[in-house]
Amino acid sequence: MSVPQASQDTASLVKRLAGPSVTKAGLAKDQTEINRIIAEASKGSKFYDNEKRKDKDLTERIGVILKHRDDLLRNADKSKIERTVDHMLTELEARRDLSQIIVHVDMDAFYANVEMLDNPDLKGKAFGVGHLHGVLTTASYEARKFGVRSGMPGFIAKKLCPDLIFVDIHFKRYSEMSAVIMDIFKQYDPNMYPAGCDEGYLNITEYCRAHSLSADICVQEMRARVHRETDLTVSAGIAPNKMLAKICSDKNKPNGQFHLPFERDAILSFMHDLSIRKIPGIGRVNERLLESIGIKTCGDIYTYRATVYLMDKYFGLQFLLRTHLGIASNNVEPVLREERKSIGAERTFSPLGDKEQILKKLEEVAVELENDMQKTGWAGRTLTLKYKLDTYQVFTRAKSFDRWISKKGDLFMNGKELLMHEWPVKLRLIGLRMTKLKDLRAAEDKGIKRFFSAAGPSSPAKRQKMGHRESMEPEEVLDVSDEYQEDCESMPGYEEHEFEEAGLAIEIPDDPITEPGDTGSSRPPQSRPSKPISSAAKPMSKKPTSTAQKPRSMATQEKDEGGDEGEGGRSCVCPICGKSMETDNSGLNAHIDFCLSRSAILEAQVESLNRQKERKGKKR
DNA sequence: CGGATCGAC
DNA sequence: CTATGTCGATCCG
Repeated sequence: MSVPQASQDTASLVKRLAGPSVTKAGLAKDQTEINRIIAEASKGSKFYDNEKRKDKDLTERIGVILKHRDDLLRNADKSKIERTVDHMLTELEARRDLSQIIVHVDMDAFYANVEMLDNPDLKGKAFGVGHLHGVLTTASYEARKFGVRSGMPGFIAKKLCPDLIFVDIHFKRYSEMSAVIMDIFKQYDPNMYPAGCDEGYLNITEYCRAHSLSADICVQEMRARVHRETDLTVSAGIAPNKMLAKICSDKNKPNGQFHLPFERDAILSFMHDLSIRKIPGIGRVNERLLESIGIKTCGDIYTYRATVYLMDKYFGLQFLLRTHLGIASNNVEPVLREERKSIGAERTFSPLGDKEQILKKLEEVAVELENDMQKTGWAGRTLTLKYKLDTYQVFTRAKSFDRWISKKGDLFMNGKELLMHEWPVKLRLIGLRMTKLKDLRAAEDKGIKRFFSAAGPSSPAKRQKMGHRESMEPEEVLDVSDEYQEDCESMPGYEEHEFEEAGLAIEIPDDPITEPGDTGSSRPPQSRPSKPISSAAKPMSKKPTSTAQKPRSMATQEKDEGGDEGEGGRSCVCPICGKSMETDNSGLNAHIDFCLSRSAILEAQVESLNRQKERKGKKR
């Protein structure tokens, strides 16, 4: 039975309004009082209304999930399930790896402390980096005592802390500092993984061995060096995997370090009382979803293991079991340039309804994106328009091309086309993003032929990245062969050619379950909303872009179908799977829809399979 | 694939 | 008055 009391609803809303980073380190005196002030300042705004709507949707989602849970539990043999889960836990436990020393380093209030370096008058003051009318990127520790947080709008922060000082952002300065500290970290692990400009993961196993150092001394030394060379402080967590190290770096923040014993029992008791919200990947939404089935701490995962087992598709059984045991990946390596997936730009402005003005914003964004792509050497094949209504609802619309795009004109024209399908709209944000990228800088090696020439496995030069076609002269990028264009436009399964090109066999298993056992198999929970779109969505645009959803060949087919066709059943052939059937128009359409989604899913699986192969090939 | 959601910094 | 920007992952149809 759910408890949909009004008081509970507003409680979750008030918490939501407090922002996503309330869990972070900060000496909040009285969080409920802070939350009250925030809710008070928010009331009546469009932002507030939107948050209220999202909160309501989530509450409904939870209702559906709980009902599903009750149904499942009624018919389940709980003890049997628990035995099964216990067995899984034993297997996970048997593969626990405590051999690697992983460190998560995290600069303390990075932007704020850099600003303090450059303006010592700020020392001891409550200040935020950002504008009164924008959003704060960082808050000094003095400001955090008032409940001021990163990501908080300036005017709310001002309400919480009336004497708050607003300091301008100097991103270039932070980047320079970032480079300095990263260089220091790299001396302890040349293969470190920088996660943003103020933190990173290191595997110091080898360094400690080579220098006969304990992990504690090594990390102390490293932190002292950062402090000596930059005057900035850094906190660190030492643990056998990335998840634990990350949680530990928060323990003695600021300017401290925490070493979790590399022993099973110590790790289990550490996890037992740990709030589920501390787990990387679990944010506000999943915290609420898990709380609804009784899970607040990682210890609760075991208590409710039967429920978690039954609700696997909502929460991810493997992920939660591993989390309960404190098991996670200990693989530390940098993200390679060629692994980049997207590049984009977006801008917020005071709400606009005028077409000319909005198009001007779109053009600015297009210019920004062009410059960015030019500077970093990328072109892309799919353009996604993102827009946020003045109600704060966000939508995306995408369009793919048969060539690589990067020029302002292409970005703007196609962005405009996507936007005009939605007209009229009143917007507060507009953005463009390119995906399906091509790395223009990987075009070094000559002597490589065009796609369709029967090339062997492509250049072994760069560390294998087979999903992308390598090496074309930049000039060639926009001049794509005719065969290829045809393929892209008319064949639903055209991607297969890419894979053949790369020398990969296409094998889709009958039962394509993602292979467990491998250490990377688990994922944070990712539950689906029960309702895709809220009822009061957007003020009715023209069409829901019906034909644009499907490949052109499909649209054509549909048209042909609709044209001359009686209602009675007759023999027809599905254009997707080739199956023939006796059905009427709507029956065929239903089958086509099924087939389309099925082929989309298969495509996704091919891509994912492809990615797996890439990963295997990449491992040194 | 396109669209929506969630999460991290 | 006033609520970011950029990216990756995942799920669904």
